[in-house]
Amino acid sequence: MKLATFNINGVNTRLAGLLAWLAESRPDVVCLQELKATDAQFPARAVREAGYDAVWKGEHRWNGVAVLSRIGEPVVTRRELPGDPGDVQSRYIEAAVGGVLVGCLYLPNGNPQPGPKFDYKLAWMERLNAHAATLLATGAPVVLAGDFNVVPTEADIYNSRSWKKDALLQPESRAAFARLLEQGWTDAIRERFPHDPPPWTFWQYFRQAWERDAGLRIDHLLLSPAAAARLTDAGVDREVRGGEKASDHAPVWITLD
DNA sequence: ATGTCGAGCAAAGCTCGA
Repeated sequence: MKLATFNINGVNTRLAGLLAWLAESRPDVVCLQELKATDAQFPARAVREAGYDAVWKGEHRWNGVAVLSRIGEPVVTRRELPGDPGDVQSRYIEAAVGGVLVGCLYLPNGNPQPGPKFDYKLAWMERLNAHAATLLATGAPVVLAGDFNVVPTEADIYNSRSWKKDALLQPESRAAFARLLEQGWTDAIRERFPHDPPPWTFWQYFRQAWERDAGLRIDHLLLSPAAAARLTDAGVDREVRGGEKASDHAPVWITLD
């Protein structure tokens, strides 16, 4: 099974690129983030014509997540992260597909920092960690995939100098992500690429970041032990970032035996 | 401090979020 995560940054704006990548890469399961579309605006027909069933949770203008599958309909198990009934942002959807439980997440960016957006990010991470622990406890093969908006270590960015105050690099963000990994999750890209630098997954639009290969690693696939035992490969489809009207993220994928 | 991108609102350029 090939499972990918891709922050598409506007599913309708980037639909042509998404369809081209699906045809080229042929992932079995895809987690999308930043749909920037309401439920009604999700391009269900185009996705279906590309051979994929889909479940999604949209939102007006911002956020939005989806799980696509060409190996059978995803069976939704959750449409929100537990722990805050007042949280109306569409950042989490979870579905069972192909014998794997897939949590598709778009973790809050948290900028500017400090401030309420950063507080929301840290609170969201606490909720994620609490829910992740319950998923691990099932013993099932689970994949948490998405845009975590966390640069886990200094090795996961081209140069942190101009990013020191960014929410993606703060000690609190990194500590929360480290605590998640310590539960027993395997960072698939790090497992496959143990030497520095790892492949980047995001290049901001500013200051010719792509042309300079000034990238960050913030899109992650975390595997429960039962899933990690089946990991055979992982990679980043970085050429997608160089396409026309590209998202600022590239797709990241794993294959499971 | 700055930079880029795209959508919404509403009729052009500002605002927001990233």
